[in-house]
Amino acid sequence: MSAAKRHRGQDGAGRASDGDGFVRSYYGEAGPGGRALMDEQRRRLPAFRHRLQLLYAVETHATTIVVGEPGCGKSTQLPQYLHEAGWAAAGKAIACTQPRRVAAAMLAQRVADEMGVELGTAVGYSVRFSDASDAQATRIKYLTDGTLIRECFADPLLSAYSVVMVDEAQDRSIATDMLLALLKKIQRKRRNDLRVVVSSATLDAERFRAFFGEEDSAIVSIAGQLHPVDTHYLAAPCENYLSATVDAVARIHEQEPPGDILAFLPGKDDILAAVSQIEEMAGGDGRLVALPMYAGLPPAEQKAVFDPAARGTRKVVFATSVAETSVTVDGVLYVVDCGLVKQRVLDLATGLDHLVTQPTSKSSARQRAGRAGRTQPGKVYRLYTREAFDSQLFPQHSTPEVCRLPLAPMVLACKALGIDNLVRFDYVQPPPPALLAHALAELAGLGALDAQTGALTPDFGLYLAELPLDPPLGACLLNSVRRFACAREAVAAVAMLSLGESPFVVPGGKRAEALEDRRDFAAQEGDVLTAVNVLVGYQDTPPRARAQWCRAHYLDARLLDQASRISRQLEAHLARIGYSRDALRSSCSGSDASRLQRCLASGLFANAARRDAADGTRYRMVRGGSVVDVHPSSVYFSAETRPEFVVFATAMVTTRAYMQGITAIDPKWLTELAPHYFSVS
DNA sequence: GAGCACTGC
Repeated sequence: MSAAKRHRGQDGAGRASDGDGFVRSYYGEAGPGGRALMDEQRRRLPAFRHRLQLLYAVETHATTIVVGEPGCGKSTQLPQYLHEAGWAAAGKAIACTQPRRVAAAMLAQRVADEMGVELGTAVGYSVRFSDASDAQATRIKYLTDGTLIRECFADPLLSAYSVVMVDEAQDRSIATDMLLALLKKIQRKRRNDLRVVVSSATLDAERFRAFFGEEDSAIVSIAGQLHPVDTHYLAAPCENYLSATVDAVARIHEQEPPGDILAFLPGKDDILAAVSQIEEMAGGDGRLVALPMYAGLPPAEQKAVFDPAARGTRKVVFATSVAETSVTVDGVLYVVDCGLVKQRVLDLATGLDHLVTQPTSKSSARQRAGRAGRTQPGKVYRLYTREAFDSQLFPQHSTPEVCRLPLAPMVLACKALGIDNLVRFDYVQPPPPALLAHALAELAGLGALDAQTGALTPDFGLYLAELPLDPPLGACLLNSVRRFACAREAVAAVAMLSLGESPFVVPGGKRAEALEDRRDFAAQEGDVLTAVNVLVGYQDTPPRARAQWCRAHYLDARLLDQASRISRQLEAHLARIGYSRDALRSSCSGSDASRLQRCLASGLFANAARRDAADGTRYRMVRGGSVVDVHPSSVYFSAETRPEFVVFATAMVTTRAYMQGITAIDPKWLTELAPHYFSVS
């Protein structure tokens, strides 16, 4: 074994930190016979037939766009072809980015197996909290696109790489789009030797080619491995997509040959309703087993969808759009697609995020249909009419994230990389100017940008860009060190808030006990101080006893472990910025909780709300006046009295505008902390 | 009075 530093932690805790355990060898310890079998399998992949064509395109063009369906082998084979052709000689490496961490780790493991090397040596990966790569030894490196953007901070020309392959570019996440734009800029400015490979689903190829320039790019299509999928439409629009979905599933079960069913629904509520309706309908004869699948489902329950159905039974999985790309259920022969998806969209008028249910794109519908043809010819039942699908009701592509989400994190990262003019930046697709303006105003309000020049403030904005946090939370953290002497609590607070979900679990049947236990942690100052109490309690418990401690207190151990890791990573960042040890140890524990509250208000002031005078339960935003309600997960939901003024971490409009991560504040602080934002009245 | 699509540094 070489001296490669395998699986080293990045969080400064001095121990291996890739405790996720999501990397497993596909082939185990392959003997010589195993290698031969693997080579044979490699040659059977559709990508192999295009090997020379791909290498020629990369040789002769700055950018190659590779189009291929899932399973064609592009993600595992192309980096190996490039490696075999010598692109990783001369000390350079080949990078392959993925939108998701698990995919990066799994692909690296698979390619390491195929090449017969140990993961973390010639083949490695690097994602948040888990770095199994070696600066000297690693020749093929899988990363998340966010990680590669971070690498640009230290190495703006990505001089460590000869080729960067951006996989799953059709994802059109902010990170993917931003990375593509950066790569083009790097190529044009200073590195005409850098090769870019963009790997995409069919329909987007021309957009990427247009972006990189017709003359400098080539498209290579890899014919797919998918089987034909027979598409059925409704003759007339359905009244109710939920009952139509359940009916379609029941009819398939009665009339069609054996084979599992995957049914797409927009959200958790629909999914749970569908599961219970099928259970009632099936009458417990066990011949049709219904399972839920959505991202928020606990991992143990998620695993159930991967178990093959027992003999003589058929499995139906009701899933959100996670099952479109992130999660693959094997053995599906029938897909039922209601044609709807939930998407987050920022409403610029109120500044609130909305979760809207809307028709899928045509690309998504095709992607969903393809899930039925992975192992043999399948069928898809679309619960809308052919005419509707052909109409503009179903857009060609989904709206990319840069056109619908808050852009402050992207703007901050661009500024840190020296891209000053975000309006004229060469985007894959330009965001609406108002969305950009909103982000610039937010960052200026936090003090990250100079309000006049728009430049990153050297002693604040630059640090904010370094932190792996949303800008308002990053601002809380920096201010805790610089102004409020409560770094310890602020680290815990922002780590818990950046989880984005409540650590409290409510087990069915023990609801009352769980809610009662929650009171032990509840702080009258609100959800964030409550979350701090929880994380401190977790960290004060010896590691060996933590699982039991979490069970006893109805807490999600996985989330708290995650928060612990985030807090260690944040401490490492703060130390690197150069804050003194004493400043990082500062605490308001036991003395003055209001320091932490003020600190939170210093980053979240734009999310200030006041209890409505007429309706004593609801709130209104201090700026703008939008009505916001206390989310049922908040400690204030069941409280007898609610504070008059609060700041919240997030608000999402679903059936109502619900705020989460609420902290009581004194209104005086708002004008003190953000005089530019609030006028005194 | 009653609930969040999906990612990532």
